[in-house]
Amino acid sequence: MRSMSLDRGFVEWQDCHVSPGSCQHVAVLAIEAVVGFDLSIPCQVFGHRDEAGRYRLSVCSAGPQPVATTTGYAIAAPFGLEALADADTVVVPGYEYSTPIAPAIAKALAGAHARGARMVSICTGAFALAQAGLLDGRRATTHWRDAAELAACHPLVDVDPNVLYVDDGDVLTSAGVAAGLDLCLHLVREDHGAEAANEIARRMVVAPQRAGGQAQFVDRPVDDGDSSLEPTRVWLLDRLPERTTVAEMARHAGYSERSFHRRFVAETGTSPLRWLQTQRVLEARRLLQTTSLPVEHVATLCGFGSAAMLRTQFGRVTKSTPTAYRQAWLAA
DNA sequence: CAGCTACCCCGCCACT
DNA sequence: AGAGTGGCGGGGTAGC
Repeated sequence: MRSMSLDRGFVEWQDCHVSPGSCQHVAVLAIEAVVGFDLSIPCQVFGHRDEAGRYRLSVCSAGPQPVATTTGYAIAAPFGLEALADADTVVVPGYEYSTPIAPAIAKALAGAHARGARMVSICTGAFALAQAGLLDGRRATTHWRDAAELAACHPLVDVDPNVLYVDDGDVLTSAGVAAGLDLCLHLVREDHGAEAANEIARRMVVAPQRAGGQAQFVDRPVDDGDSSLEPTRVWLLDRLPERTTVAEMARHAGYSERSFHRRFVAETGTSPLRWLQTQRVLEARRLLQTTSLPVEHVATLCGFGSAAMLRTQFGRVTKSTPTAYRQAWLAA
């Protein structure tokens, strides 16, 4: 820890709340001209005092001097690059990437990954991971506005501009600003289960789960009052076990099937049935984690006609099987 | 795994 | 004219 006068209050706060033993070390790396909003996301998710038993957060930067943000203020990171050396997870928030990152930063990132750390980027933070060579041959995403540039600068990266985030195992990238929050909640869900992620989402007053595969573009803001299909989605979640047809959804929403479908895609980036199936899988994951119900029973409770259906859909969303998922979860 | 049916998805286009 | 709407058709997929 640096002995900077600025960080004294912060140090005391952290020292009080670090719990020994099982908690995971998350290092957030602020690169010069960091996006303040992006930086605050992992801090708010992992660094909140409620998470002290699960995560230990270190905000770090390459040099001792304050790091400028893109929004008119600077931040003083209490740690240096050495924090990456024992981090379990490294998060790189977005930054102004027109200046290449220092070789020392690239080396620290590559080193952390080689050591087995989980590498995460938010927004244009992907450019730092790419420059460190961590995205070569992998699928990744970034802010839609910068996706073409990422692909052009790093031809070996398979850039997908159409998703909120990409989970490629030990390397995870997310799209612009708010998608970083979805990814952070995804990490908590992986580490500590759906209940823990939902709890944090509640604390932050955001939607608990937006699956990574959904589109970055949302034609129509979801919060535009009375024309939103949100009530219909809530209605669907309330009756997840039922088999609801798109015609019934359209009736509930007060639209023709065709218009309902169009509006649904515009709001969520995915079609009604695909969205519903994804929600069913998410509920199945929650039940697999929090109960010991047989897979057959879980399938019924989530609205799948059979365990075989559950397996198919489960594989589509999570690239895993229900039993393997539960076992991996219990073993963790 | 094959075959069946019902339903979904979405381009097209006419209508408001 | 332009934007939103909704019926239609048929290839695709889910679900049994």
